[in-house]
Amino acid sequence: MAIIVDKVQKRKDIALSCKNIFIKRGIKDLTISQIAKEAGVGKGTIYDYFKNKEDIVFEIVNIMMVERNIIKEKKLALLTCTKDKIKLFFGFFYQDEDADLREIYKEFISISLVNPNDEMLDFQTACFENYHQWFEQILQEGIDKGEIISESIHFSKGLFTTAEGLFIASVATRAIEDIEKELDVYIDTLFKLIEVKK
Amino acid sequence: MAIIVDKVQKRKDIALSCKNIFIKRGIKDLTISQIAKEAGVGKGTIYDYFKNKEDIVFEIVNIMMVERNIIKEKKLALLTCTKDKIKLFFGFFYQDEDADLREIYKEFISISLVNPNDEMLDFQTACFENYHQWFEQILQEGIDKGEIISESIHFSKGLFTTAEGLFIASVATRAIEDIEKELDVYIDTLFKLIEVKK
DNA sequence: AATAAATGACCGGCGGTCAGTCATATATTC
DNA sequence: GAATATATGACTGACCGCCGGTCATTTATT
Repeated sequence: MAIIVDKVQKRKDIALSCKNIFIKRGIKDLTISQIAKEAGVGKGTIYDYFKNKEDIVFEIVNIMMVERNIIKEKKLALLTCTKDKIKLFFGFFYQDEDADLREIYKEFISISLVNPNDEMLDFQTACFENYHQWFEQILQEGIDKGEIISESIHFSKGLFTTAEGLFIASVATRAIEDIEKELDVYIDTLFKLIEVKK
Repeated sequence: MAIIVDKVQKRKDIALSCKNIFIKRGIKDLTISQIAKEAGVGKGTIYDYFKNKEDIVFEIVNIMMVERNIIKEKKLALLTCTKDKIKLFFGFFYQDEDADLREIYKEFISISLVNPNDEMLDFQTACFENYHQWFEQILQEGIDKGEIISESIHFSKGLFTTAEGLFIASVATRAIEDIEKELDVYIDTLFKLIEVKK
């Protein structure tokens, strides 16, 4: 026969080996040749594993997002306070440990807005629904514990989209200086309304 | 000595004359040559009035956004109910009359996320602050009229970013089928909390 | 020998430039 | 004030360098 490589794994390997250069320079300033050189493969090889440059970003986001979700899920299990749980998620938008992912995520959103393909849409949908369920669960637990009122459950989508919108605004405008503070204000105001008065 | 054209006006004219083709085909599928042909000018002329393709999108958004704000501000003056005022704004994200602007706005956000230049940042910042003030005013009027509680004022930024985040999600995922309904749920839930109980 | 994997020269086409052309307002001449 | 010359901004498209993507060929493995 001949050599059989693990196509899935090699795709990941190539993506990871040029992860940092993508984060540093962004998709616009990178050529396929540079990416191939960085990954230590020929230019043609890139096209054996990826549809195009955007597809590489997709793979990087995919890997990093899955990795992050595992970490966050573990951290989530340690928390009991509803507000803290939500803030753990919101940390994505300002914490240092997520800075790299944010950078790539930004590129990915940019691509998704104008060149979405089916796989990207599926992935984004899965992410969205994952976070939605996550929030729903967090809120439901808070409701069951009597921490917050039952109507709070309707905010499960809103919480996610608020944070995402704020993130977009923080990147695309100069109007958001401190996204952590803004999110805190929002969540504190909201919690004053949904917390069960004792 | 020679003909002097109104550079500002001509920039607008070129932008407007290829507005529809941008909306229909998007920035990725258009070449400068095609754009120039559509606008009825030479390729070189495009570069006398625009930095690059992205800059044309910027001009189109700029024109359409200013136009829209004037219309909406007039409509706003006719409304008295706080909720209706907010919904008027949210209409941007689902109403047919704003469909074209949404299409271009999407392209613009995509550009802003990865290739922002100073003018774009300034513009986006101005838009954001404009809408922020708008919401602040709407909420303050509601508070002054005793319709909603005074803490509501803290949602002035959150309302905008929630809608923007939902819009991004509706474009980038399959998770949002009916953005109008989602926004209604959000706003109704919120209003149940901030409305002054009678 | 057979075959999967990897390669990089090559191609078409793009964004962006710039030397040259055109059109007209102004200056000059009578 | 008509005719002519001149200066200059507006406009153009052929051209250049470079990039994304392809594919005939080479390499590696069994």
